[in-house]
Amino acid sequence: MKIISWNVNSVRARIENILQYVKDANPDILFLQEIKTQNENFPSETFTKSGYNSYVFGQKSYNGVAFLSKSKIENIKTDFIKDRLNQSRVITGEIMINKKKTKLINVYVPNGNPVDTEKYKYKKDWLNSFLIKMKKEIQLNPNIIISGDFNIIPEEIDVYDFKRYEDDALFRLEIRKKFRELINLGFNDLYRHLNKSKKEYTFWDYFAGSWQKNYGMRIDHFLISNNLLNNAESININKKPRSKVKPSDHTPIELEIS
DNA sequence: ATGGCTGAGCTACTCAGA
Repeated sequence: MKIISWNVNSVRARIENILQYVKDANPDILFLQEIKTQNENFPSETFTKSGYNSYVFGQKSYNGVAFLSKSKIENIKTDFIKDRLNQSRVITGEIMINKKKTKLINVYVPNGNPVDTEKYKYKKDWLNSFLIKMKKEIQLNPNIIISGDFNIIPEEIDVYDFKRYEDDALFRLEIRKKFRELINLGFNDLYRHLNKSKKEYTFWDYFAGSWQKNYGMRIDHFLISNNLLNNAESININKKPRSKVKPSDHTPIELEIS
């Protein structure tokens, strides 16, 4: 089974790129983040024609997450955590993976910049709420896949110049510690688990020629619970969509699991 | 390198992203 996660930076502005990518990559399930639209304006009919069901948690202008799936996803919920600002950042569901009932958690974690502002506090509080919920969740079900845009650079190796990001909300030590806490509940950052020293990124800024200079960062992740780790076969960061005309600033990460 | 570029909402310009 192929499960892919992609921050598309607007589903409507990106629709042609997304349709082409879905045709080429042929995922069973696609986790989308930053759809930037309300549910009623999500192009569900367009995806139906491509063979996908849509499960959408949108809002006007900003944020928003969704699943596209060839098969039905059960038990869809959008109230996984209480979001203090009522932003649409998490959608969850359940599927079967090799007879294991598996929870899918699609996340768009707050950015948090600039640091030492209300935005930064919101990110910290958000991550704390998410951690508390995950502690309970992993005890209810040992089979969990969390994926999406975490807005966290886990380690120095995961950004082109870590010194420039030491006081940035994506790389501050106290934020990276939250990511580490999450891993320590019983998860694996699958990309780093399978690639101990590889330097690859999932995001490049639009400006200053960041893409051309490979000034990127790895902030989109697949976290696989320990009980599912042996089911995971491969993970790939697919840079092609970032090289297209009118690209998202993020590129997809592709998981094979069975 | 606190700038640069892109999208939404709206029609002039702000907010947000990372």
